[in-house]
Amino acid sequence: MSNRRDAVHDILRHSDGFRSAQDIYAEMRSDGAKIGLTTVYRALQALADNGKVDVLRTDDGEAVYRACASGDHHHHLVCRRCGRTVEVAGPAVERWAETIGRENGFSDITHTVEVFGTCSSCVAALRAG
Amino acid sequence: MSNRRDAVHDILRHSDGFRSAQDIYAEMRSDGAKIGLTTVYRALQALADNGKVDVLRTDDGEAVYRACASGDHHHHLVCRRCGRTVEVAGPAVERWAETIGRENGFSDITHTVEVFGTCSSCVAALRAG
DNA sequence: GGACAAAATGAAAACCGTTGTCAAAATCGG
DNA sequence: CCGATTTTGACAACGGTTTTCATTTTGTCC
Repeated sequence: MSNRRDAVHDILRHSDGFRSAQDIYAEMRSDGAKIGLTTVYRALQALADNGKVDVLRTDDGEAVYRACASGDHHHHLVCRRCGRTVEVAGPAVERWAETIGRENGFSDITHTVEVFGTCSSCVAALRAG
Repeated sequence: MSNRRDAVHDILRHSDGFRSAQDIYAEMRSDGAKIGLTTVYRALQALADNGKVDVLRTDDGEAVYRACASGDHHHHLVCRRCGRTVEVAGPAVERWAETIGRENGFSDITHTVEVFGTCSSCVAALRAG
């Protein structure tokens, strides 16, 4: 229904890693799009609610978004330098979380797992740099 | 050296789960302590820098702190209702993260893992309603 | 003790990402 | 077309955190 929402979604689909709302807004504006920051936030919220994009928080509390290929439960391997992100599955981790929870008498167990590293191109760039 | 820093550290050591800066500040004030919010923030920052407390971000971006028993690398099983937290080790997860990273050509691998659930007392409380 | 330098403190302002407000504009239904 | 509903976006408000800066406390050397 919403043209703007799709535009925001498009930006994310063409992006490799996680992007912030302000970041997306800046790109759209510099591309000549007429959109307000509020609308970007609303679009991202809606997309996140519908499970169309994944959200996570950076260390400094900023929310960042990514359109993930898989709708299923998965985790991320994120390059801490360029932001490039790979979706990874971890059945072993899922089981581990479940077990740890039960062993301690917890129910309704969920978990967050993110892996960070420096990707090979960034290692090369750093070596050259 | 700093009396205030120790006071903040004490609050955390007597707390079960993760606490926010404002939360700690409120408790100290209601206990009659003469301390400013700024100082609480500075104390927490210093404690985090020295590895005396663990920090993580809530879903809404607030920073929360906890004085952990173990200085070694560990993760947390947190009750999403009462905040009670258990420190858990996960050698399998450490290895998994490392492997996933290497397989994708990433180096310098780190990770964040948190497990959430509802603890047994909270399940009981909810049942009693 | 006293004096001076360095560090710690806290009230208030600044910051920054995010959310709410509300009137104007676009879209929908009939 | 016309009124009703939804979407939009400029702007203000919000809340957690950080900075500023003047004051107080602490440490040190005599």
